Amino acid sequence: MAKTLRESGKEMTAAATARLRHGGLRPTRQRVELASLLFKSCDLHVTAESLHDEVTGAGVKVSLATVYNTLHQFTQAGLLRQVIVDSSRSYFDTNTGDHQHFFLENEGMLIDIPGETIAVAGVPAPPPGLAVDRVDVVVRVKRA
Amino acid sequence: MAKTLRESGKEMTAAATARLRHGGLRPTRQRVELASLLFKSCDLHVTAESLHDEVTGAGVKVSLATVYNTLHQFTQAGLLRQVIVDSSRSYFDTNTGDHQHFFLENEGMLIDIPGETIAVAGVPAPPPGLAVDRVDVVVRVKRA
DNA sequence: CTCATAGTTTAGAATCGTTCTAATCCCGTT
DNA sequence: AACGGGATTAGAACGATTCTAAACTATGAG
Repeated sequence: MAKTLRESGKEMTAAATARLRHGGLRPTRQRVELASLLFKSCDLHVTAESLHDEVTGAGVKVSLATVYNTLHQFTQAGLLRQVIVDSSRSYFDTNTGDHQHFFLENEGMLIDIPGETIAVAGVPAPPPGLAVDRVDVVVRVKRA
Repeated sequence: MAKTLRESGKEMTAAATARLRHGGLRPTRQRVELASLLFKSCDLHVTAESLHDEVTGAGVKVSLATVYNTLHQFTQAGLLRQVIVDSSRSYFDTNTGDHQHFFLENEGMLIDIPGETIAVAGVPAPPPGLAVDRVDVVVRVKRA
């Protein structure tokens, strides 16, 4: 029924707004709409372009510049995590917890690997004056 | 003495030429000069720009386009390995063996971690139809 | 409720690394 | 020395991203 739809839409909006406020970001129309799309499902991987296409396809009007701004702001607020697997595109992951990735080189697609799955041992101490920020593991896979 | 220098230069050129021939690449002036520079020392990390600057600074005339072409050809020939740690630049590593990297995010600099140092366990089977190409570990470090 | 203000959005220009194009050059063979 | 095909090059083109400056809007004060 229409009511249920409308209500779930409102809940999403409310949730998105709360998330934004928590991250210190003003809940503008654009940010709320992008957040709703992004956090609707878990483990979503987007590029600026793909997110812009998706949001535009949903009939929402947001400029590409705003998508870029928003992705960076969300990342800084800890709502997203940037994944570096391709030297020409930036990917953003809605899963900000400890986990790793498969990267399908043929398709330019990411698949999450849960955090406990892979164990990395023997990481040496970083050079003096530096601290480990993160240990990224990327399992690059190709057509067999 | 001048003789020693000249001789070592010749040796480098000869070594570079052999390396190129082995990789199925015609030893042109530019390729030999780039190879000499790259394989003079071990564990060198360059970007197209940095290599172009270095070779130009050494008084050698090579176009940026050729540096790009050469880096890709060397990579395809197995003489170099491309390292993806930054979404805006490509790095190339003269160490093509099994090893990992520290990436100093503040400086945009790479440091090799020998292959045996880090152990990665529990890499799951890739999705059907795909094969693991490589498992990359990047230890991202920042100013403490 | 209205206003002022500071933060946001936007179109379009600009930038950056990289690739492409088409003309010229040169390595290896004849 | 001449030839033929790969290699090099300058400059244009490209795609992703960032910048700019003007228009807009959320928010708190009055």
